[in-house]
Amino acid sequence: MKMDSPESSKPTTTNCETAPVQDSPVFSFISNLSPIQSVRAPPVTQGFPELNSPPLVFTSPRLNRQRQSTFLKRAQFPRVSAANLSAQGYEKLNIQLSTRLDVCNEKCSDSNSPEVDLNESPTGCPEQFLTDIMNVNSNKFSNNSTLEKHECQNNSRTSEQIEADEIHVLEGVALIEQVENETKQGNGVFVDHCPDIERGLSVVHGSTNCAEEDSVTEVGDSVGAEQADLSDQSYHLLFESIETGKENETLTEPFPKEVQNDREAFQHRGVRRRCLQFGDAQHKIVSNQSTQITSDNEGLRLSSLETPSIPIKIPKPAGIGLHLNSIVNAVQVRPGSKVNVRSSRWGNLCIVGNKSMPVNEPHPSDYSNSTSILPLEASVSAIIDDNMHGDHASVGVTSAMSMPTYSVKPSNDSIVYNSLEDQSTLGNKRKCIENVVASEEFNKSSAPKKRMKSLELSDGDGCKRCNCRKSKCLKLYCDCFAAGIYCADPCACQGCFNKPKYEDMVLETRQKIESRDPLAFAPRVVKRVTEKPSSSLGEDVTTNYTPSSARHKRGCKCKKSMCLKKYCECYQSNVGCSDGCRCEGCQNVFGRKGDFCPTKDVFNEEHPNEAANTTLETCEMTVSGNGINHIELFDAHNLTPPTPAFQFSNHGKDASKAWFPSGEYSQSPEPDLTYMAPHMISPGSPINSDNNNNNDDPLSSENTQDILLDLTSFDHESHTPNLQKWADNSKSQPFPEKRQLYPQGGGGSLGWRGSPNTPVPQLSGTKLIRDVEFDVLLSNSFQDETPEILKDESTPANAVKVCSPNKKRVSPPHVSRQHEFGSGSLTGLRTGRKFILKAVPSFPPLTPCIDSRSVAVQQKNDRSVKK
DNA sequence: GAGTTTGAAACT
DNA sequence: CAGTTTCAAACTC
Repeated sequence: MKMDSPESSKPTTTNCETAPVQDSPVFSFISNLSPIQSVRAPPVTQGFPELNSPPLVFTSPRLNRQRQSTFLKRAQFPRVSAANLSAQGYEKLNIQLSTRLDVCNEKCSDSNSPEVDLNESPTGCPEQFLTDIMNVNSNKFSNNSTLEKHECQNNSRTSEQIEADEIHVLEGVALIEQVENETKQGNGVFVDHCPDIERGLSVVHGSTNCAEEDSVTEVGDSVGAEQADLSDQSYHLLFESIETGKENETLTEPFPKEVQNDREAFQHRGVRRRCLQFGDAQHKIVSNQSTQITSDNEGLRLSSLETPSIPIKIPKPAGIGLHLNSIVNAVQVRPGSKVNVRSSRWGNLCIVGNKSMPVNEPHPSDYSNSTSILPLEASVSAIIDDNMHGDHASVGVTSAMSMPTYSVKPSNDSIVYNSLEDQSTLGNKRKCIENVVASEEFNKSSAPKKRMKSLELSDGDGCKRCNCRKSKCLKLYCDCFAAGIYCADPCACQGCFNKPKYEDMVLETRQKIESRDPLAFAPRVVKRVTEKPSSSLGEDVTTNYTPSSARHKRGCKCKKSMCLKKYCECYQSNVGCSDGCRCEGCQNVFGRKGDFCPTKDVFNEEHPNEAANTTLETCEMTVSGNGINHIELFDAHNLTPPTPAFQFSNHGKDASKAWFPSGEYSQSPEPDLTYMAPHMISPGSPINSDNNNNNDDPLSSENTQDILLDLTSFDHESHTPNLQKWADNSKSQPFPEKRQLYPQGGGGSLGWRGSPNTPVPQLSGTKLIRDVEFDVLLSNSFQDETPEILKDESTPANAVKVCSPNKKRVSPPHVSRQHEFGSGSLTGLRTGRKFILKAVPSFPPLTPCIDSRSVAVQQKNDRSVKK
């Protein structure tokens, strides 16, 4: 759809077909009278407002996605010239909308009634509702249409809300007008600060919205179908062309103009996105241009705002994904600015249909500044409080799964965006995606230079890029691909398809691989900690609080390297070999095969059920082998009474897999949570490193950032999760300051939240992490103390039944020996177990690819099965 | 930098 | 599941 000018897009009701109905006072009245809307779960509301009800979880990912898309959309006004419509103004308005959407969604989430959604969305589907908004944004670059849509949203709301919204709308209009005026005066922020965007804006392109439109159509809206189709066609043409050996440079020629525009749009889209999200600020900081968009009546400001203030480095949250492929960037923001940080994840949780997710298509220059990530899920919107005092700015972070709030320490670092983190699973190998400083010089690196840089990265800070030649970076051979990230500038790969512009293909390939091996993209190194049980238990289990207990999930098969070289993945990950390894002549210095079995008795292959709970154990999952990111389940012996930990019994199927928290290997659901954690904890995910961080920076890739999640040793008396810094002797270090980025429960769903009566444990320097799922699970557990599911002993059969919506296996933990840990723990564990079994399967897809309906169906089936 | 070695990934 | 091939990183010179 072409949008020559805002004027060309007259306000219509195309995207708001049901508007007339909802516009009717009767409808609004009825909506307001909806008794369901007021229905709340008191316990949840009181104790865990952030936990709230499942709807929050249900909506969160998509909401965020949509919101993210909204933000992205802002940057996608290809037809909007600076002279006609200020992107700023529109963006501003979008921010308002998105913000209000958030509010709206929260309200929706507050209600356990699906009817509310009906009220909110003309189609009864929240996604649809949001999609509509998106369509409006994408298809109608007209203020009026947006306003109209905005008003549409308000139809079912209270008069106060409507009134407030109207005010905001008016403000938005005023803002736009103002910005327009400013723009006419040559103050266009985008143009001034983001040359790429400027270019993008100059491109007359009608299908720029393809990606988003895809997602839109995915949820049933056909408004953007045309664009999506066009884009897809263009994309395929492009891809085919490239696949046939044509380089990008030669692509333009053979393609029709429209396709070329698409192609260009693909690039610019990403460029603009990035500019909006990261690059924008970066450009500004780099360019030192300080154009400020006046925000008359709002606290919200555009990300492009340049407020003379101390830059704040905000770690980007890790992406969300079972495979832990996430990227964390530190973004420098300023008070009063709103930073939309996106992280990505893909694969395990979401592959199908994720193409719709806008992707930060890396601009060549962007690659050096931040790592592209694969289709993503997590979006972080950080709002720096203008009024923040001291050294901390309150940053609200929202991700697909959470909206944590954490504090950020302003930094004077000149680095705008640093690296991201790849939470890949191979230690050094697939660990850090990229730690690149915003160096423009880097952008100019030539191929050899790239190669060099790649090597340097891999050698220097643990981050590396691939050098694939034949795999097109679409196989696990490719470290980037395996890590769930797009190849970037530092890569020296040839014929690479692991780029945002080939998102569809990437996803498709990834899906294919996952179909073969669901854990293909899962962390490969799992850490396990065997903790000394409490004295009360009377067990004298040798404390095995050692990170060395980490093991490669699959084990190696080395024959000649004796596991003493990096050929060995175990060795490379700095973990010892386990019985699961099939290596020959193992001499792994981190632990030889056969030597490792700190809890062998616990995970007795022959008696897995009995052994599982023999000792207080915790499982750690090393997201990235070299300490890039660790998600660990651990026991906080210092904080709470020992609690039975999860059992990672595999029922004796595979010793090597027994301790692996993966759903595939474990009968415990935690694995799933564990996998999820990285995504959930994105905001906190440490990681980030840039050249300035070096090794001194606790967050650098060289330093392990252990995010500790004690899902097992939840303090059930205080309803507080046990957290403890994992004393990794090899990476022992206090929780880095940046760890404070983890939500402290200030409304952030990422933060662990204890019961209303119990504050979240505040460990010095320790941030509590919680993922929404867990929140919900806990919520469920707290609400229902009699989990029937517990009555079902953990049996393989049960385990099989239980699976996450994303098809990840979620297995119930064994509770056979819970009694050994005391009734209190037992209760808690049961609760936890219950919630796991009950809630996890019920979870809506954490990814946009899974239709909530299917989940509902699955729930239904699960229920029927239980019966 | 080129060539070799190695073992994971992919394929059959 | 095992054997073979492909692949890219690790390694050596």
